[in-house]
Amino acid sequence: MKRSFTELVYKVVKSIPAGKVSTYKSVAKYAGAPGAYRAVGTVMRKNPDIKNIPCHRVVGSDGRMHGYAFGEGLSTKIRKLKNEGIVFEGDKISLQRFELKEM
DNA sequence: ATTATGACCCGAT
DNA sequence: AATCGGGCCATAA
Repeated sequence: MKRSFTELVYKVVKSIPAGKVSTYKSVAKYAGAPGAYRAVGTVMRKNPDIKNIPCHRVVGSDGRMHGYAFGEGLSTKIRKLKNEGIVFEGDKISLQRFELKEM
């Protein structure tokens, strides 16, 4: 496969450990395209293998959920995150506590 | 090549 | 604090 923005994004997302999350914006930055956070969402939606790409660990910059293309959507995403130890405060989570800052 | 779309984000109201 | 509008970027058609 040809090296592409998409591949880089998947690679970054795969590196997010359980119990931690990252934002679309941050992922874009790590993928080398600081301003392509919008595209990151597009890529996530077309996630080819949910088995190896933990796309549920990617949330909005304000710690809020945006979408999830598998299972029952956001419900499934939230369930998975909680299952990994993420704590929800209402409909959002604390990026202060769970956002992955380093790779 | 052009147009439309979306799991985004930020500044202004 | 909540809502609105505009801008951004890679893909799909």
